[in-house]
Amino acid sequence: MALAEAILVCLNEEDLSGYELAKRFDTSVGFFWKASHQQIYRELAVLKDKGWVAATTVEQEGKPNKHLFSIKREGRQHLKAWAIERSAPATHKDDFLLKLYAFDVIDLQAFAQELADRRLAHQARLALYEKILSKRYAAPKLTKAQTGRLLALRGGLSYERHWLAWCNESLSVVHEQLLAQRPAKA
Amino acid sequence: MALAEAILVCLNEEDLSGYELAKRFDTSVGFFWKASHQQIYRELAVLKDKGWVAATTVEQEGKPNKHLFSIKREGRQHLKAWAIERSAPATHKDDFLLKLYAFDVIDLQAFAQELADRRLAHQARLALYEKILSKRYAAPKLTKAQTGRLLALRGGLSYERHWLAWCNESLSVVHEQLLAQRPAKA
DNA sequence: ATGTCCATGTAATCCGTTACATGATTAT
DNA sequence: ATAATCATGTAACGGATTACATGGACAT
Repeated sequence: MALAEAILVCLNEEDLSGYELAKRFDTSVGFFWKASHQQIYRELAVLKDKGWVAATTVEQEGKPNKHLFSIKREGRQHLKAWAIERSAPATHKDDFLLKLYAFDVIDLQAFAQELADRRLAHQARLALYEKILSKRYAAPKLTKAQTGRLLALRGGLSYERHWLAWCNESLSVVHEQLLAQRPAKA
Repeated sequence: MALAEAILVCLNEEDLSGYELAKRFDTSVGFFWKASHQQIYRELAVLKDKGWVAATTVEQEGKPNKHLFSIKREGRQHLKAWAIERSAPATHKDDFLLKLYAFDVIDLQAFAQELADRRLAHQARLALYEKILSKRYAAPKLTKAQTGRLLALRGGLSYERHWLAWCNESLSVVHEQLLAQRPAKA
């Protein structure tokens, strides 16, 4: 389990509230780790119990108060120790690709539609990553922390390009299949 | 949840025991869906209760008996209905990539080692997929079911190539960092 | 002797998802 | 008016992981 560590790496950058953390898990860190706000609030309580993070309440006007969390020395030590250990192999779970294994059973029209939507989603993600690349990593000299995040971003860019290309190829294959199924029906 | 469907697509191909299914989840289907034998045995019991699969006991000599499972008409109907619905977005979880977000805190030597191991793993996977491609999909005319699995395989090939390239690039960046950290220490 | 493969399961625990709950502010 | 954003949580449930348990066959 690495939810704890995913939270700690965020707090290592800057102090954040549970709500703000939840937003990070929709974008940056969320590329490798998904988590809902409920999970995050629960985990923050655990981390506080362990003494890895500290909490302070920030009073705000016109908005609810925030509980700001910051990483403690113990938390940083834990991160270091965790990073030395071998990571568990990545888990992939994708229902959509599973459908390819039942290709002779499924409705190809619906599949093609979903594939087209995925293509758009990968395109959008790719555009977002390219924007981040040009806005945040254009400087000639990067800090160590930035170097790490740039490597992650490059992984993301390459990942999106690969799936985008795959979607394009696969769409043409599926369309061929659809034509072959109903020859000259118009 | 798509463990049920992951099992059903396997049984749609051929009858299998829980043990044999578990092995599929280490290779073919396992590319999109990971599951342990414990999960599989439990889920098979549920599927049998629902009437989507049937079980028969096969007596064997010198080996324990098998419980062979086969998909029923109701199971195939369920697969069809499931495939029309939109899939949940894929979940990615990778502790290793998370480490990139704590690049200024972690031990780069250990990270480089792990990265090198990942490179080898991607290389091995790629070689495996290339072998499957040439052995099983060399025929000029493929069945519909084969076409689906070929698309999945192409996804896998492209995926491994992309991560392999990323590992190579990243290794050189990490090695540069290591040299910069200890300038002329030999 | 030691380990891996075949083959199946139970039990406990932990993690993740869904649903419920509140309430003010700001934008359309 | 309606919806989205900010901000926090609880409760119930369901899914996934880890540990435990068994036992013969076969290879090194």
